[in-house]
Amino acid sequence: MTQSPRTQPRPVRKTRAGEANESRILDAALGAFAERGFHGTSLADVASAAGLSKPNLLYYFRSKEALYVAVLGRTLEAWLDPLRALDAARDPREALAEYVARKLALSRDAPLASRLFATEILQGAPRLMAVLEGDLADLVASKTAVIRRWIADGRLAPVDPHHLIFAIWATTQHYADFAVQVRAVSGGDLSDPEFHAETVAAVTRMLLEGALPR
Amino acid sequence: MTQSPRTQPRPVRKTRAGEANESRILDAALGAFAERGFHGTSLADVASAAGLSKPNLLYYFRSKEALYVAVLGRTLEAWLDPLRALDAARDPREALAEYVARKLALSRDAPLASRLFATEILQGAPRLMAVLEGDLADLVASKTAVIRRWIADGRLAPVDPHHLIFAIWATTQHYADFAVQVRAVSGGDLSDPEFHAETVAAVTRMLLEGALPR
DNA sequence: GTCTATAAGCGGATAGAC
DNA sequence: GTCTATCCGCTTATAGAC
Repeated sequence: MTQSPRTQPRPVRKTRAGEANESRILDAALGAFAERGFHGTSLADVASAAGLSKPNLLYYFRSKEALYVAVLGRTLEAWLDPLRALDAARDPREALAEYVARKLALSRDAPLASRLFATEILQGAPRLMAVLEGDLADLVASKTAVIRRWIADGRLAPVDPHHLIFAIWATTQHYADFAVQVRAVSGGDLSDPEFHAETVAAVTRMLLEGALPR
Repeated sequence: MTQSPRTQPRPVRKTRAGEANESRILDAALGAFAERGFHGTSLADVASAAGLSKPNLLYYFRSKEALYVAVLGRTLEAWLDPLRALDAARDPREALAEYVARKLALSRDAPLASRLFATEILQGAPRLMAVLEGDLADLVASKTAVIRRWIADGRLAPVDPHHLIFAIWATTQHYADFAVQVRAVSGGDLSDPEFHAETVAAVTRMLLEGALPR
């Protein structure tokens, strides 16, 4: 499932130029929607950022809503990917550390996607509810089983699996979603390699070892 | 500083009825802005939710922007409060546990305020930047000193103070800001006392003790 | 203080030429 | 496929009576 369902048909792209346009539109739309939200973004913004006219944009996507859904759909897979990779067969310390590292890499490399999803979920996820209750819930259910197994084997402390996953999501996405606050308060930014490395180390350490002395 | 600066003067409230109206408007506006964002909210929405006409609303607040800033200002203190209460004199385990508990209580009792700030910061904090770089940065600086002292005394593991604070903010606010996702994935909601208690215990445990067996 | 009426402008979407 | 011109509804804000 690489595309979200579309309510209305839309021209199938045939030419190289058409595909390139569609891609440029989606990039421009991601930036606009992530920074100003659905209602704060006008089609004129997106069209000019993508370098074409408003009616031409609407030739590629039949409505603002359809464009928004397409942007969400395109970024969805990258969003779900790191959790899919959480590997039951590995040592929990390594597997969880790698999950944190992948999520933080995503916060650094795709902060706009993170903010887009954050905004959507903050507002009640009207267009993502089906995914949250479907694919995401299923995926999380399978991963909580992995965590429970680790706990049963004594390789992980008896932490609630759901809350562990929430804690990883929250701490890692924080650096993308609240980047301006992080910067205002600490001066750091994930785009700075040094700060990124410190963040990976600090977040991994806190989640795995905790803040109290051992 | 209980009010944010206002660019334009506005009628000073004199009567009981006037104050009550102003308060009802701010409540209605908080709900609307938190759920649909600044641009997704119309003054007609707010006016009808507050039980008065649109022009009458604009008698109390001279513009939509002024209303939005007033809502932000009114909720700001409650937002900063728990961190102010983080007490250097106490045992770090107890002080941090209480901070987590207070933040989670706020996520349960004032989720709309949490979502309002989250949306604002996500979009670059255009109207809060001064606070983030001023009061908040100062407050955080004083609290990182507390944490550093605890570490120097060997009462806390050598975690980076900024990242510890970010981790607490992220994990606690997650349950308000991403409540629909939490519910979709785990079925829980902070308004359920049992889930709230579990959450306090799980988050505190993870941050203090970590996920690995001790 | 509160209302009805209305001005003024923006933004999504379409018509239709090229 | 791409554009110019345009329609039309919605929204902020004001005028002015009560």
